[in-house]
Amino acid sequence: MQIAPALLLDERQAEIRRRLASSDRVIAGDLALEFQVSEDTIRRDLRELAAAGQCIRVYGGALPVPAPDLSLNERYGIGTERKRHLARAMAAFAQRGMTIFLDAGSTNLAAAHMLPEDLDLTVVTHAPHIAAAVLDRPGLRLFMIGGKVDTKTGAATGAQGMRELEQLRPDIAFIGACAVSGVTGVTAFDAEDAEFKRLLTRQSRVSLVGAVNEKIGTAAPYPVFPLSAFDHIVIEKDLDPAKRASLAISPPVLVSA
Amino acid sequence: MQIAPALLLDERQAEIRRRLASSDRVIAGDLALEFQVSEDTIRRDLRELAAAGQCIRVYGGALPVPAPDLSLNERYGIGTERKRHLARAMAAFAQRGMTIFLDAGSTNLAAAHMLPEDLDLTVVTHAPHIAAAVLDRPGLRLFMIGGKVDTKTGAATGAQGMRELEQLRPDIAFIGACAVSGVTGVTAFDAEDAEFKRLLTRQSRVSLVGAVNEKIGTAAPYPVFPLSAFDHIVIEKDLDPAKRASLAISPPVLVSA
DNA sequence: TCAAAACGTGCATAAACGTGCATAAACACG
DNA sequence: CGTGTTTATGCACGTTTATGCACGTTTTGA
Repeated sequence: MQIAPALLLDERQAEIRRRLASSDRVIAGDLALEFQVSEDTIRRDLRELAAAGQCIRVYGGALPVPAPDLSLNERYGIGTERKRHLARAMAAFAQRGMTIFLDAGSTNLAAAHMLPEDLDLTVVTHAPHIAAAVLDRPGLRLFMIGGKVDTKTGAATGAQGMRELEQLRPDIAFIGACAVSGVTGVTAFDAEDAEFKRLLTRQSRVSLVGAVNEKIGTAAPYPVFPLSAFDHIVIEKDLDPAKRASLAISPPVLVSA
Repeated sequence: MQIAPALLLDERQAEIRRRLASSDRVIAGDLALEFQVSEDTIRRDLRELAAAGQCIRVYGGALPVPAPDLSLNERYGIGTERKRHLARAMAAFAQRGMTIFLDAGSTNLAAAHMLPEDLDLTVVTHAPHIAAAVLDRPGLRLFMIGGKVDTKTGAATGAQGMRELEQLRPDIAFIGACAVSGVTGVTAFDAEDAEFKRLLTRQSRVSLVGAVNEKIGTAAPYPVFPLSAFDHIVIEKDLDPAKRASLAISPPVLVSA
């Protein structure tokens, strides 16, 4: 071990994150050489960053997480079979006449396709992709929250959107979780987005978080609320038992078929 | 093996995918030369991409997957070739730094796809379908007008939308015309929609109406403004001369290529 | 029909990888 | 201060992965 490790662990990881943001890739060997540490250490760093969703691990180094690349799955809207199952379980919470807020995210986009059209529902959203999907369902009423739309989250999370949300009290909100963990609770990749989700949770009579397996046990930089703050957590049936236990959840958990 | 592999595997495959999207084929030998790897490696890449349905393997290289079927195209508003031409002519009005309002309608949806991404443009719209299209264009900023979304028009034309529009002064507005005639001017199928278009025309520094041939010489129940109220009318080149004369237009007419 | 080009497969190799373990610094507590 | 614990790191080991090469097969086009 070096007597003077030029950079502390967090500094090193922060620097790696910075490089991933500016350049297109990072190579393990180069970083090891530059930071004067072994490649093992760099690999550990990259593994941790990847686990936190901060980069994508590839052979030889790591790539930045493709930020706005969600458009492909969203474009075809339907989502995976698993996501549809989860969305169906979430949609089962809809009752006649309700006003339902759909937060941004691919899971909620799938939910937009699953909401029944014969229950006189009103859907509120601040995400154009979801609004467009709702418009294609003739039986649903749509109310759009406006404002500056953030490209990363694909939703109007700014001041105007928050102001408009304050005028509403949805019967139920489907909160989109970027990451879910028993320790950190629900977390988001964007500060404004996290703040919006907090307000949304407070404004709604009932709050519901749906999360596919991949999101369980992961964390993102910006905390929304601990799990206990939500009324329902909907997860997939075949979630790893260890992970499921790790949630240590107080709110009721619904397991999708 | 190279001591310094210029590109990581994933980058290489991503680049191949990019080329398949822009050009209409890739050649194994060329790629090998360019990426400084053996043809075997390229062939392996192409095989993997083909297995993932990302390309079609052919002798000598690979082809992009055939264009998604028509229903998808319509869904995402690529529109017909003619409509794209018209939209391109409209998009040519965009200048660096402008704020552009896109009214609802399929022609403006096509315009959303045609706006250049390198001009620092801000797009404002009250139509979720158009907003979703703009979100898929990384170079465009998006501002969403909210409110109750009317199912028929697919846009927020109500009181709240109007109120939000009053706070804006777009540099140029692309007005969607349901029908255009020299006698009745621009007309719409919906009263609220017509009122919104009137306000939009007044609020904008420059107003532009684009209309495909089918709409010329027709009328809808609710008048917006006579043609003289608009700054530009964009029509197709091959419009019937009689119809074109019938417009008796005062504003400049641009004919799309 | 025939030769050249492209192809697939099996194999070899070196780089990159993960895991388990050892060490030493940092820390937490009494 | 001492002692046990945690943490970050490096090293050794076996495994996996990406790649190039050799060799036989298939496709293409003249």
